[in-house]
Amino acid sequence: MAFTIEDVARLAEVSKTTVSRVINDNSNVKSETKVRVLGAVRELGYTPNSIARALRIRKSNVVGVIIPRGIEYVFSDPFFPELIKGITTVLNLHNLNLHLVMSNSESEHRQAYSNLLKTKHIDGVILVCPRFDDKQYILKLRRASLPFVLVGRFPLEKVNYVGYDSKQGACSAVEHLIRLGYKQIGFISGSFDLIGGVDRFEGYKMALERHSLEYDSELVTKGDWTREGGYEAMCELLNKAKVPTAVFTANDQMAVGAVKAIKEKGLQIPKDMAMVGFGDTQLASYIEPSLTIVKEPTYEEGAMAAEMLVKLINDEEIKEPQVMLETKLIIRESCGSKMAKIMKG
Amino acid sequence: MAFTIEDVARLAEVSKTTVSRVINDNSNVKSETKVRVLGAVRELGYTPNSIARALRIRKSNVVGVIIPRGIEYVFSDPFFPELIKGITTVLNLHNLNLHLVMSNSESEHRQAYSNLLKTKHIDGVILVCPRFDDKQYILKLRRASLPFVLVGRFPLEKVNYVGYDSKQGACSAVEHLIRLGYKQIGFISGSFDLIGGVDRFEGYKMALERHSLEYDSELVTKGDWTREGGYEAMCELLNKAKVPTAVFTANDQMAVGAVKAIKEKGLQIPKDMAMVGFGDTQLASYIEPSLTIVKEPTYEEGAMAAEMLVKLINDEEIKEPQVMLETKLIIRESCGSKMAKIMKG
DNA sequence: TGTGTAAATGAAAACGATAACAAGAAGCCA
DNA sequence: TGGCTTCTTGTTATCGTTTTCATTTACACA
Repeated sequence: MAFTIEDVARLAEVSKTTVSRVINDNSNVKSETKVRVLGAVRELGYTPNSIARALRIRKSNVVGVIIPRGIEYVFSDPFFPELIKGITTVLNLHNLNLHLVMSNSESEHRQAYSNLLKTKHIDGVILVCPRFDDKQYILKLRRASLPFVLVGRFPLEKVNYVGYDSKQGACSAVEHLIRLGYKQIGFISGSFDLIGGVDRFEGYKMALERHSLEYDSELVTKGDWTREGGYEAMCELLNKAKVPTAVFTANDQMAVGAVKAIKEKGLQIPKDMAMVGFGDTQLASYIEPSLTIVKEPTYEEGAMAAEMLVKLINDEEIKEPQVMLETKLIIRESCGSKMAKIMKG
Repeated sequence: MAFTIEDVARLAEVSKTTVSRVINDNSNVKSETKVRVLGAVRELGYTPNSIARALRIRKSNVVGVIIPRGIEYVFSDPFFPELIKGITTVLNLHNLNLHLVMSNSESEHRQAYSNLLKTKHIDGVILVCPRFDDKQYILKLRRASLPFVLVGRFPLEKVNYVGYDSKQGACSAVEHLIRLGYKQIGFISGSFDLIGGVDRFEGYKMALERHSLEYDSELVTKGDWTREGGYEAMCELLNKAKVPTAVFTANDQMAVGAVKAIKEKGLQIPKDMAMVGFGDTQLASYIEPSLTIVKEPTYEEGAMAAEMLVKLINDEEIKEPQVMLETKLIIRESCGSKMAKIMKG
C-alpha cells in the first residue's frame, strides 16, 4: 500500500502535524527537523493523498469544463482542441486539474450539470458555448454559488464570460465586401439557438445600415451550421429572382457547402460570387479558392476564461467580468480583394 | 452550507449508517424507514459528498486521459473530439468522470504523469497515442499497478491497448493503387517516433512485396505529418529522376500539402498522379479532387479503450487485451478508380 | 413461554489529511 | 532569576463518508 503522512511522521520521529507543515507552508519548523522530514518523504516516496486533503480543506483543485450536447456541428475543425489547449495551459500553470464533461444528449447534459453541482468535488466551472436554453443551468450554477465562467457571450446581467465579438466580426466581414464594391450581399445564417447565430445576423444588418444599404430578406437564408445546410441555403439563394453578388456565411462549414453549390451552378468565385466565412477552420484555407474569413480567437478565449476562473476561485477581484475579444479578418482569395487592392493603389 | 449525511439522519430520525445504507446498497432496511430517509434526502436536496466517499472507499470514479505533448500535429481534424467523444460516451454510461491531462511540453508531460501516479485520486488511465519514448512512463504506470489502457498499438508485452491496424491499412491503400495498375508508387512517410509512422511504412513495403514490386528508396521521402512537410516531400519526389505515378501519404495533412505541390507543377490528379491519404479528416473530402483515404476508427478506439479500462478497474477479466480495429478504405476521386471500375466491369 | 435465527438499526472506528489549540523550549530583558 | 515573548512541536478534533461490530427487535418454532 501507499505510504501515508503517518508513516512519514513515524520515520522522521515527529508528529503528523509537523510533516504537514513541512509539506505545506513550512512555517516555524526548525531547519534540522525539516531536513529529517524531507528525508523521510524521499525515502518512502511519499506524496499526499489529494482526496484526503481535498476533504479537509474543502478545495479539490479541480475545475469542470462542460461541453454542451450536440455541439459537434459548431466544432468545425480545431475549435475544440484549440480551446482545450488554451484552458489547460493556464490550469497547468496553477496546478489545477481539468474535469471534462461532455454530454451527447439533453438528458445526459442535465444529469452532468446536477452531478457537477451536487457532488461538491469541483472548485469552479467553465461552460463552453452556452445556448440560450442553457440559462436555467447557468442560474443553477449561480444559486449554487459555484464560481463559473462562460466561453461565449451570454446576455445575462453580471455573468462572467469571455467571448469574442461575433457581431463586430460579422460586421467587418460584410463591410469588407461593401468596401470592395459589392452591394447585393447575401447572408447564410446559422441557427438562432446559439448566441453567435443571432450576433452574426445582427452584425450583417449593422454593416448594411452603416453603409446605407437596405436590408432585404430576399438575400437571407437560414442555415444550420452544417455543410449540407450551407449547400441547400446557397441553392435557395441562387434560385431566387434577386441573386446576390457576394455572400457572407455564418460559419466555415456552411461556406464550404455554399462553394459547392456555386460551383455546381457553373459560377466562379470570386468573379461571379464573392464569399466570406466565419471561423478558424483549416478547411477555409484549403478549399479552392481559399476563403476569406473572420477568425475567432479560440485559444485566447480558453486561456482567458481559465484565468478568470482561477481568479474567481481565489476570491480575487475581477476587473473586467465580461471580456470581448476581437476577431480578425483574414483576407484570402474568395473576395477578389487582391484585385481590389491593386485598384486602390 | 450544503447538507451532510448527518443532517439527513437527524431529519429522518435514524443514524448516519442507515442513511448510508439507503443511499447505497439498500440492504436490510425496513421499507418504512427507507421511505422516511428518502423523504429527508429529497427535502434537503442532499447528495453525498463524493470526495468524502472517495476517501473512504478508496475509489474516486475518475479516470485520467493523457494527451501527449506536442501531439497537435497528429491531431488532424476531428481526431481529438471524436476520440474524446468515444471515451466520454462509455464513461458516462458507467458514471465515471474524465480527468483530462494535456501537456504542452516534455516537462509538463513528465509532471503530469507523476502527479497522476502519486496523488492517488484516479482509478485508471487512458494514454492516447503513445510515442516510443513514452515507454518509461508506461512502465511507471505498470509499476504503480494503476489500471491503464493505451489508445494506439504499443510494442510491449502484456500491455493493454486498443489500436487500429496501421500497417494493414497502409497496405490496403497501396494495394488499391496496385490493383488500379500503378507500379511506381511513391510514399511520403511520417516521423518514426510514433508507432503509426513505422507501421505505415511497413504496410507500404508489405503491399509492394505481396505484389512482387521492388521497393525503391528513390520513391520514398520522409515527411513530418504537417502540410508543409508534405509539400516539401512531394516537391522532392517530383524533382527526382524517377518520378512516381501514384503517391501514398502517411496522413491527410501531408496529402493536402502534396496536392498543392503537384498542382503547382502543373500536373493533374489523378491523371498524372494518383493519391491516397490516411486519416479521417474533413479536409480529405473537401479538397479537389477529393482524396481517397484509409479511415481510422477513432470513435470506436476511444469507446473500446474506455470499456477495457472500466473492466480493468472492476477487476473483470479482459478476454482480448490487445485489440486491433480495422481501417476502412474510402474511395473518392484521387485515384481515378471510378474509371478503373468501369474498365473492370 | 423460551429459544434460536434473521432482520433492522446504531455506535464507534476508519479513510488521510489539516486546523485549532495547548504546551514545552528557547531567547530576551530587567 | 523571573517573567515575557517567540519559536517549535504535539495532541486532539475535524472534514463527510463507509465499514465493522454490536445490539436490539421481530418472528418462527418447539
